[in-house]
Amino acid sequence: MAGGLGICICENCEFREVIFPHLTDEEVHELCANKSESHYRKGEIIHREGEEITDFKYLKKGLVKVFRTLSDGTEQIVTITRPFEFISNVSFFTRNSYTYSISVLEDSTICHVSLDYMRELFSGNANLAMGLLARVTRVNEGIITQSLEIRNKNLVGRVAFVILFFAREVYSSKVFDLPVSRKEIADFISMSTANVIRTFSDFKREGIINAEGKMIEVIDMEKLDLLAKRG
Amino acid sequence: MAGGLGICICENCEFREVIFPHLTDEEVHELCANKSESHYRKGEIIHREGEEITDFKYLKKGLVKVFRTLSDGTEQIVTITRPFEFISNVSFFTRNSYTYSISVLEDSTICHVSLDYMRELFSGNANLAMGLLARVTRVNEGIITQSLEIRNKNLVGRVAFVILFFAREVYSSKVFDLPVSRKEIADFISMSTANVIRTFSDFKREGIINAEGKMIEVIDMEKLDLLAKRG
DNA sequence: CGCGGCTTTGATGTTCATCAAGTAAAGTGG
DNA sequence: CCACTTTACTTGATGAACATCAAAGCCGCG
Repeated sequence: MAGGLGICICENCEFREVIFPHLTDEEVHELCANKSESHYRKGEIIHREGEEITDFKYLKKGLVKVFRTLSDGTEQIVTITRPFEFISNVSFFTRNSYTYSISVLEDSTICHVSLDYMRELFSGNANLAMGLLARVTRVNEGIITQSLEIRNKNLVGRVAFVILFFAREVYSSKVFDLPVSRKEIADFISMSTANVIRTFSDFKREGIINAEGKMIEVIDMEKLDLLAKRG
Repeated sequence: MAGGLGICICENCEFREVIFPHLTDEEVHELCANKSESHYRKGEIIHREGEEITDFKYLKKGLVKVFRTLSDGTEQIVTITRPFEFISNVSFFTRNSYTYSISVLEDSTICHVSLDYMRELFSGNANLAMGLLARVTRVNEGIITQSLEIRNKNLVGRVAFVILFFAREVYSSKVFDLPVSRKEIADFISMSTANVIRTFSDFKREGIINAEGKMIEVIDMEKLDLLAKRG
């Protein structure tokens, strides 16, 4: 990770409206003095579960995975998060240590503000707190529904779901490079790596997708949709 | 459902500290004038997914299940909620309609306050908003972790998990009456009804539990724990 | 008392994890 | 830059786990 400089350009930050819609220019200026920005590279760990929460963090650019490590050492992926979302969302304000670990899937930029300052900021601004409440709730609701969806599908449906997740929600494109390994997909949908790979091969053989290493191309979106809904 | 009278006794309500720890006596008095209390019987539906959110609701007494109905008409249980929690928690402040349905497992008392009044209350009280934020986050975090736990276990582990859930978190007793049918347990842990029943029978045969209809008695807690962790 | 829904158990086939063995790709040190 | 090591990927074969179907008993309710 490369250190943050904290240059105060938040007034013009394109994410200001998304994250802090209720702050005045003056308040944003003050916030800026207390924030810093960090860059992380693919593979780096932002924080581990159990570590003390010191900062409010949100993802400005990139892609990260939220995961937890099970007692047998394997990883379970909670969700994959795109920009504009807090990445400490699940634990924020509730605990003093993170519930889940976060690692970087694509080079990312994180903005962070000390928790103490955030608390102070919130104490004087109910609108800000309510806005955050709404956002946190929505993020959590998304994670819950995603988990229920996954639980409800069989192997084929889960793999179709993941491909559609990347094509629609992450990349908005039929062609994209997978930011995760086959094993990570398995960790995400709670299936074995071998069977995830087998299903990719099946989809390829049936002309539903094209796949060369990390490159994925969705050929038959309708079929994939059907498989995701059926399974 | 039996209608609410709204008698103003909130000042002495044993749940005041739990739900509204940051309100003064005066504020609670005003809140009271805007709240009402409803009683629901086992089997009644408090609200259905898709219905407009009009009230902030929390569970004062009883037991409810949060669920969603899938496209094929079957139910998937999101979680089972005990008193002191908001029951509209997942959707609150985010959407104008409920994401999940809620029905009553044991005769329940719900306190509800109009959403408009709640919003007003929050606008002027950042501490209240922050307190709610913390609570909502914690509830959601619990649901997420629960779902991940379930996904991670096999049939035996999931059934053991559910029995322990009721014994420890709901009833704090080794002997209790199941508030749900075998089918509902299946809907909760995403397994078939027949296999849930079969597993109950296995546990009974192995002397891990005793089960007569709805009555469940945990005999070997350690064994059950082991099965829940293994699977 | 009869109907429908819940419960139970057995039998059967499908789905899935696991093991194994081999190939490809990607990092590592000389 | 190449040899080496490790990690990711791929496919087949096998057995375990699970859903589904079917039949029968049970219970509550109109």
